[in-house]
Amino acid sequence: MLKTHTCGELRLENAGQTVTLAGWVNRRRDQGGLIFIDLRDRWGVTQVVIDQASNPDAHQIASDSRSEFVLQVTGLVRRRPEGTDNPELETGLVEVVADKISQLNASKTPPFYIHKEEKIEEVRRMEYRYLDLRRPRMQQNIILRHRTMKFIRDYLDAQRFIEIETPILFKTTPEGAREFLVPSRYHAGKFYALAQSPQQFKQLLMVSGYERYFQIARCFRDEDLRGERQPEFTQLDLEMSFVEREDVMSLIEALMTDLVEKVSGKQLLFKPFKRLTFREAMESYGSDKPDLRYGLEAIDISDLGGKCAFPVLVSNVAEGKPVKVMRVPGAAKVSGTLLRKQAADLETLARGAGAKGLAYIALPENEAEEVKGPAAKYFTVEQKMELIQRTGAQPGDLLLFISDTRKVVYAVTDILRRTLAAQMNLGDPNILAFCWVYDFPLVEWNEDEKRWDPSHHLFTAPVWDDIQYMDSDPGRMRGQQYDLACNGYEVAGGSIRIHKADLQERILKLIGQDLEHARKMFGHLLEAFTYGVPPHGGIAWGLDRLVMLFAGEPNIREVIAFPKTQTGADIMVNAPSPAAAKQLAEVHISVVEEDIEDEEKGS
RNA sequence: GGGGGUGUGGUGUAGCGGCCUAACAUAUUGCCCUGUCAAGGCAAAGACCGCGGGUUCGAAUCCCGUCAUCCCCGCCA
Repeated sequence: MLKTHTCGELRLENAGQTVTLAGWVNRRRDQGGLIFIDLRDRWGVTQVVIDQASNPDAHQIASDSRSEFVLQVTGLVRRRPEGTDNPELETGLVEVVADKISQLNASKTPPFYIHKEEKIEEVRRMEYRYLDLRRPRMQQNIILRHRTMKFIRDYLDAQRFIEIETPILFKTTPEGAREFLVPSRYHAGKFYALAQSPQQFKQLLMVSGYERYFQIARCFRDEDLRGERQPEFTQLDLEMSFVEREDVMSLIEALMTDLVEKVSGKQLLFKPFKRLTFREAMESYGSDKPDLRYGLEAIDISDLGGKCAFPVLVSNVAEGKPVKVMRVPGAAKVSGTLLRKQAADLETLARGAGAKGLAYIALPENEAEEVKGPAAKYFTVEQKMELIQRTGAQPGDLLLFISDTRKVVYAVTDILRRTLAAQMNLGDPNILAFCWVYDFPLVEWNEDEKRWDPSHHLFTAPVWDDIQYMDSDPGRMRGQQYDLACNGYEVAGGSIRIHKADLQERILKLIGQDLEHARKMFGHLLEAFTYGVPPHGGIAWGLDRLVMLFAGEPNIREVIAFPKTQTGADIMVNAPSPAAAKQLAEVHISVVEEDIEDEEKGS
């Protein structure tokens, strides 16, 4: 080894030892005859001091060294002189007096700071990702990701799970996300698809009797990207046999609780995790992945709405549309002009989500004053009292009225909650509010295609008692599905699967799959189901999102070592790139000329 | 597929029709400096303002197009 210690571990008790450190020049402070070098590796920073008078050779090398040079330093650890301690550094009580310095490598001036936290344009960071990853913040994120995965593996191993790899080169499936295609060289005109998830294989592993499988699996989806979505991402994929919904949920909850408490450094808001039915989540929060770190619930006041004098509300209620009110704490504690402007902004937002307007009542800070707002005059004093009582409103609060079709009410509730929470800074990033959402509808009516679509995926089992509605009222069937939401993100989702071929065929038929076609696509699975399948179920976590929340980062690129841009490009290696004609010929591909992008464009 | 933001020395920003011969900070280079740790002092170098076109007497600034990137909607079983 070229080092005896890391740059983060020397303490007072090491004083007197001769050590060898190796790392990067974090900073150099040249005072002429005396040079200080902060030597950095991923464990920390240690100050090296070089005295020209006592060691001219080392001084010369130190003098020639620049930021990010790679040095090896041998010297004596000593307590720093009185008054020169640096409490900012973990190693700040000691320093290494250089006896010998070797320049293991020089470095060009880096394109951005390694040692200083500063916003750098993401393009630049991606272009020099290997330098970006040298920055402490990124190193912490990557280490946190490793610790998360290590913890999961150890935990599941102790629970008698085994990790099994499944193919990445899979085949196209008709349902689901757009896939990346891989042409076959042996089979002209045929293609593999990169696996969107190990879903089918993990179910087959249950058929094979492994009972407890997991995998930290790379998945691929060729859909448009977002801050929380990458074309390749990582799932913790897990499947268990002979279980019911509750078994999977409690195992996952125990694992997640332990993981959060031992690895993330974050605080759990709910222990045990909150549980909401899909319907409850939508009614109160307008989302199936609500952020529960704050209130801002939509409270149903349809009965009051029907009785008040507000014509729109009255007619909405008559048409069976709900009336909801959302209490925004303290939002009315501003001047009348500002309040009107803010309310107008919120109304614009609501309109964007499909609403026709957004009425409000502002409760004055001084209780003697009249309530304000365009909706105020339509409610009697008793009705206002009732509103205040039901919402728990305080002086200075703002009450927003949301009324439309359920779909619109949900959308407006969601967007208002997200926007207000962001504006009012309600989401404490140190708190993780995990919440199970369950009892999703099994299928949803697709108006465009005039057919039923699975709301999770087509292997999800219906709640057994709901199978009776299969033919009469499919929309009434609930799926044995469970999602785990956290701080407004979906971090995991799973279900108990169908384990009988006949039921699977009925579902395929229901969702409009031509049975012959379905047999072609899923024949292997249906066939497997005839050889004794255990009841089984599982879950898949979005590991990137979870680590993102643990790290307190705003997007998953910050916790992925080599991520891609929003157009799926890797700026560092310059992928994707054209393929040579010979390569294309081998895989029986010809590229249509007009589709080729002009290589000269841009830079 | 659609909407929006951003693009100015290496980096981060300012400038938003003429005062721009483009400012500031930092980094870089040179010199000085033996207790610094955001080291300090002095000096120097460094930008055809993403690219192309247009409007104008005059464009970093306004308009159109284009490229890149970020955010959002659609999409993501």
